[in-house]
Order: sequence, then structure tokens, then C-alpha cells
Amino acid sequence: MPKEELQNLAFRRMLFYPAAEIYAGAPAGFWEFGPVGVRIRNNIVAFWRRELLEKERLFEIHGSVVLPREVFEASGHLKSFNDPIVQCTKCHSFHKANSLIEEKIGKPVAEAMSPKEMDLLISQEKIFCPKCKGALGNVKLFNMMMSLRIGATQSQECFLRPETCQNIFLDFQRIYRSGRENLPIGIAQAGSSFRNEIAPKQTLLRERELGQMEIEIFFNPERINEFEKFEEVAGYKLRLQSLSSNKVDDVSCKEAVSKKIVSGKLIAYWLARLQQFYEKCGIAKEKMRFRQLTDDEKAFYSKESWDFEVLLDVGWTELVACNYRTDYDLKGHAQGSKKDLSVKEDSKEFIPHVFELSAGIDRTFYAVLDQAIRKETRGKEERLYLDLRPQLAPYFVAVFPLVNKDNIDTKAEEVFQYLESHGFFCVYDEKGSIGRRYARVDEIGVPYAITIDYDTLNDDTITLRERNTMAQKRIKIYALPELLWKLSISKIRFEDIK
RNA sequence: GCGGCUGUGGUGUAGUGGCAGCACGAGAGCCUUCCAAGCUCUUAGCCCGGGUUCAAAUCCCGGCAGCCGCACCA
Repeated sequence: MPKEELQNLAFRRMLFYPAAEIYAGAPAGFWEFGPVGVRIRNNIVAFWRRELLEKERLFEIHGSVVLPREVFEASGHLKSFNDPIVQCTKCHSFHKANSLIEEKIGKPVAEAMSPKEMDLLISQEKIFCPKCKGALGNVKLFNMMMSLRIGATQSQECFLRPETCQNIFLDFQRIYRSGRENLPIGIAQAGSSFRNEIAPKQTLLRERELGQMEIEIFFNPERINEFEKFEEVAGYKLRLQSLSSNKVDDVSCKEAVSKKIVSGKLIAYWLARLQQFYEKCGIAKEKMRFRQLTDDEKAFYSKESWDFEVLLDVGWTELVACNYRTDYDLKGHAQGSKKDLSVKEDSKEFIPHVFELSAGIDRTFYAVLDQAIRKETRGKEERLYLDLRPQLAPYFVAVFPLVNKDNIDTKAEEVFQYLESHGFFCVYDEKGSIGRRYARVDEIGVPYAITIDYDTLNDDTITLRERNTMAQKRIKIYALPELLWKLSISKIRFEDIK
């Protein structure tokens, strides 16, 4: 579905819209989720929590977004995220200004050198673009991390975390010691990260405040293939585009391990679980792939990287980065904090390795919508609806009085309260024609609608309407809670009712 | 960040120097026994700041934002 359609729907139906939009000077890359959008977004995170954290018995934390400078010295972000950059005016490629100067003059450039001093050196030493020999523009400091000063006197330099996993590495030792679990253990977190993206674009796909839901699996590298639960997924086929194949192959987990396409059973298992999660979110298998990153593409700390990508209107889009981070992070923080972050298991002392599944919440949200939008022409009318899975829908059922008189509206209100009291998320609407009300809830993906009419007053039945097919069934009110519950967990299909 | 294009009610648009209009939506009312029906009324807008001009949505400058391309995305 064209992204204009999605954005139009988002703005019209309170899904998402720019942050501080009533102020003209608001910066790009920050988004608000409106009353409908936040419900869907929360459902995505809740579903991730249920499908991956609960079923896999992971630990979840909620960490601080503000972390001290020392954390990012140890993690390597200050070094690699903070650069004087110069752009070629001809071919527009970026270069690190200090490295260019160092190469030319053959000695290190002082860290404190200002961009103006570097500009001067570049013109004095006649330095040109190493790629195309074009003229270089002015040196600018690129700081991909957002910094802030803490304390009333602004005395402590801190940063907003550029990835949520750092909290997990910082908390690892405490959770390992108190958690009464041996390796492998998984720790997860959902929350915001912050990056000064150069060019935020495509709404939620490139943000400066980005929602992440990350899972870090800590394990003994010698036991990467000792993983009992692997048998559950051994026959399950991953959509892998490995470096050696360069096209998407359906490869069983067993085969991926035996042919050494992935580093071990533990990794294949988690790739499978992740792919299954996205299938349950309504993403078609043909439109997903794990693309293995080349050495140039992957982060320096990563031994093996798979980007989970989905084919959207805008092209293949990365939703999740899966990185084998080895012991890089714990080692770095052990050095930085001077704390021992090793574990003792099997009468050996070692630093655990980490495999991470770093998913973008907002990218997932966008992808779910992109894949769910349906447009149908029915006679003169165009029908637009969201084919959302019930778990992700903003409401599970809508309740409408057919007309607003003869006690039909009060009866509808009773049904609404009845379903609410049974734990269903309901939306009530009595304004406008019945068709218009159906259309409104179709557009935000509500899977079912209940209408109260004159027959209801006589026999306590209602009509239950399914969103996608618009088919209707006559149901007794007392039977609704159990029936809706069965529908919500796919225990019964709508067409099989009665 | 660079280059090109663009910015008018909630959404989509007309208006190219002289009273800011239309459609859809939304709200109130009437009507209404199942898929955006009808009638009446109402609501709401020129991205922000400066400049030119008797007069600026319109022309000029700057900013912000968006789209396309390039680049970037530890």
C-alpha cells in the first residue's frame, strides 16, 4: 500500500503525527502516537512480551534513558559516535576530518582541535576528497548521541542512550547473581533510544527518538550448540539470505546449523522465534528475510549479523538487527567500571557471549500497518480497512445501537458494560449512520462489531459482524464472552460459528 | 548534510498581487430497523519570521518541515 495512504490514515485517525506540530520550529524525527496509535503500539510491545519474553522465561528490565559518560566510553560510542566530519562538495561522500589530516601531515591531530582549525589545515595542506579529488566543504562536528548536563549546576555530563541494550549489560551481573538461573539467560527491555540522525525521514522509519525492544541472550560460547529447545524449531524454515547464497532460501534450522550458515543452535533457535513472532504479527512469510550483513555493513563488535527485513511499500526495510556481539560489551564495561563481570560455570571462569535481537518498535508498528491496509472498491464506495490481528487491534469489538431511541441505546450501553466487565477492549459509537460507524472502526482495524437492534429487546440476541468479510451472525448476549474469547485466541473461526 | 521540488480547514484540493472557495470529514438537530443515505444548521485553514507593495496565500530573503535523488545510518 502506498505510504501516502498510510500517512493519510495515520493523520486522520489519530495513529501518529509529528511531535510539537503546532510549533513551526519543531525538529524532525520525533513523533507522537495518538489515542488509537498508542493502543496498537502498546499491543505490539505486549505481544512481543508474551510471545518471546514470557514463553522463553526471559528477564525484563526497565532502565534509565540517561546514562553517564563513562558508560559510553566503555561501550565505544564516544569514540565512534562523535566525529569531526567533512563532506565532499562534488561526490557528497563523508570523511572523518581528523583522519584525512593525520594521513596528510603524518602525525596525530589534537583531540581538542576546533573545526575552524581543521578547515585551515585542510586548505593549507591542500587536502581533497580521497574518493573523487573534489573540494571538501567545512568541517562539522557530528555527534550522533544526544548529550545533557545533569544537576542544578549542570556539573555532570550524561547522554541519552543510543541503544537500550547498554542498561542490560550494566545490569547483567546483578540479575545473573540474583536470578537463580544458569546460562544461557536472556534479559530484555523495551523503551526509547535517541540518535541524532542526519536525515530523519519516512516518518517512523528513521526517527531521532526510536522505540526499541531488545533481547540479549547471555551464553557460554562453548555451549552454543548445547540447546535442548532447539528440537522445537529444528524443522522450521528460516528465510535466510546468507552472504554465500545472495538470494532468499527457505532453510530449516537444522540445516542452517549443520551447514554452518549460522554460528550455532542457539542462534538458529532465536532467529526462528523472531520470525515466528513476525508471522503472528501478520507479516507474510514471502515478504520477510534475514539478510546477512557483510563485514563492511556490520558493526565492528559483531561476529555475525542478520538484519530481519520486511518488504514494505518503500522497499526492504530493516525491522530487527540480530548481532552476535560476543563478549565485547561485558568486557568493555568490566574494564570501564573495574568490576568483574565474568561468571563461573562448569568450574571455568569466563565472560559470557551475547546474541542480541534488537527490534525497532516503531518500525514494527509501521510495518504492521503497511501490511494490514486493505483497499476495496464496492460499487461507488471505496472501502479502506486495517486487517490487523486481534492481538494488535486497538479495540477488540465495537458496540453500536442500530438507532438511538426506543431504549435501544440504553440496551447497547448495557452490552458495552457487560463486555468491558469481562475484560474485552470495546469501543462504543452511536453517532451517524450504522454504515458510517462500521467504516470508522474498519479503518482502525477493530475486528468485530456488535449491533443492538429491535430484536435484541425481544430475544437478547445481537448481530456480530466480522470486519474483513462484513458477514454477520446472530448471537445470544450471554454467549458473547466465551465466543469472543474463543475468537480472540483463534479457537474458533467466525465462519464456523453456530 | 548536499541538490531538485513542495508547504492553503482534520483530510484532499481551487485560488499566481485586490473579499480564501469547494469536496470529504467532524459537530448539533430532524429523519433513520444493518454497511460512508437524505435535509437543515454549524465548525475549521493560507508552516513560521522578516522584507517589497496602497495591498501578499500569491513576489523576495531567512528558518522549519515534507517528498525525490545522493550521502549517512557506530
